[in-house]
Amino acid sequence: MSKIITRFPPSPTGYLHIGRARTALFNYLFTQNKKGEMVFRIEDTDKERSKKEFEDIIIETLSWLGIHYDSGPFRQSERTDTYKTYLHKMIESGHAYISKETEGANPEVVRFKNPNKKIQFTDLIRGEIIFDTTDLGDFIIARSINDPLYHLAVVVDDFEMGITHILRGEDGISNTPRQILIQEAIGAPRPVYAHIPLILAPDKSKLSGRHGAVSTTEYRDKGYLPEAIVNYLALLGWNPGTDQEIFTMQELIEQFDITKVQKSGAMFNLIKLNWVNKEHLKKMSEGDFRAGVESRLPEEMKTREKFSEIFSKLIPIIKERISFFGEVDDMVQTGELDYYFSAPVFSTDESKASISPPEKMRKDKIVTNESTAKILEQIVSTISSMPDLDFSQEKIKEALWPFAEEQGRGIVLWPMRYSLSGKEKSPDPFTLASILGKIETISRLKNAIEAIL
RNA sequence: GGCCCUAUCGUCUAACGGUUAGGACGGAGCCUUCUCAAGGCUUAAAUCAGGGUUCGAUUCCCUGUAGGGUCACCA
Repeated sequence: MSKIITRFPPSPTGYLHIGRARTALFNYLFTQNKKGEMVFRIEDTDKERSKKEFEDIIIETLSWLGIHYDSGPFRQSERTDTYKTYLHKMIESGHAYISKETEGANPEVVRFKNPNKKIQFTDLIRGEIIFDTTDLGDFIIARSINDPLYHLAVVVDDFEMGITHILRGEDGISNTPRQILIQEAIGAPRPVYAHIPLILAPDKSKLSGRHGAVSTTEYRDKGYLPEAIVNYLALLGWNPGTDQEIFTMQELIEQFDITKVQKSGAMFNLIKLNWVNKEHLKKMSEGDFRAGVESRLPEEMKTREKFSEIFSKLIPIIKERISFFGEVDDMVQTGELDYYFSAPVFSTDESKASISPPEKMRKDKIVTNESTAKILEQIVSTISSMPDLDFSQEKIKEALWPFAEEQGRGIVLWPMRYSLSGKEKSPDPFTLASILGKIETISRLKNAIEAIL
């Protein structure tokens, strides 16, 4: 069996669309699984819309995703001589002809002499597909003898580059008969086709710009992990037939089977992507996770006193709260991290009142500012007697738990937590205290006592 | 509209022609130290419709319906 050669041929007219990223991924997985090679080709025959900067971004994005190619990039814009040769041959052999036009930009174009036959081909995913090419007419394959169009360029390149398998989006199905016709005209062997279903937007139409983030770089910028994007994209339209959902690239390569790819389109679901990303976050090394979070923090925060000490203790808390690094931005914006670095200020009556536990936690107890202050004083005295070196979440809990049980958990835990954080939602008070340290904890508790009296 | 593709829980999907139609995400409920998060347990939720073929259709065939793709001197 000869070597499998695939290709990924984007046109550099925009960022790498998430759907094209998946097509690239499927090509990569298929190729690696079969120990073949993948050709990377830039389809820039449209000089108007093609831009070098987009080419660079596409290359960079593929690399970020971990999708590697074995040869290229080849640019169609640099291969016009080759296309010209084929064009001449086709005209000589009667497979194409120069046609005078009354409409369009060019007065003379090259048209393909359509034999008007039925074309049947096998699709690895869909089975037999048959078209009557009569409907196509004598379609145009070049603007002029020097200026080839997509279909001609693709077929010539795929032939010359020895492409054996073409895996592309489902929107390429209707291009296939026309390309097969050209293949037959130039004597090229027919590659094996597999048309991958489209990625759908929530309204079930083809995913496009108006549906939000479609460029792969947007996900990178939001702090999604490339391995999670790859994992999620692979699952969109394919699965190994087992219950496994979290994969490394290597596992995907080993298990990928193009014939098990779904026939119907798959809706892009951000919620599930978030879950997949979180699963990959859990698998990250401590150091990598730390760096990922830190890159999202404002410089101002990093210059705070005892930043790295506190930040280190914050890592597990942040880890269980985010699905992707971009959510750290939200934590920063909503002030969810501020209270670790600076004490809450209880200046208004409202914030003072919030130190006392809410009604529903009081059970039958009457709670007043004075009684809450007493509770807080008791906490201060218990904590004060603890050895400095043992100020861990477990030890603090151990020391205070009997008191909390005795008084009613909410009666003790709420004011303690609120005094330390100034927030109605936060990690538990023992964790908070252990992060802040003994001195700061006592200081904040005393501050709260003062505020409510 | 022509041509082509497709059709299982809300979503992603599993099921040699024989299963109580399975899993995951999300939802709901409960539990787990006060709140939040995380975690655990439980639960609701689907074979587009109608005809065939068959002892037996999610599965095979036909029709309908619905959705999508494509119909450029774009790729």
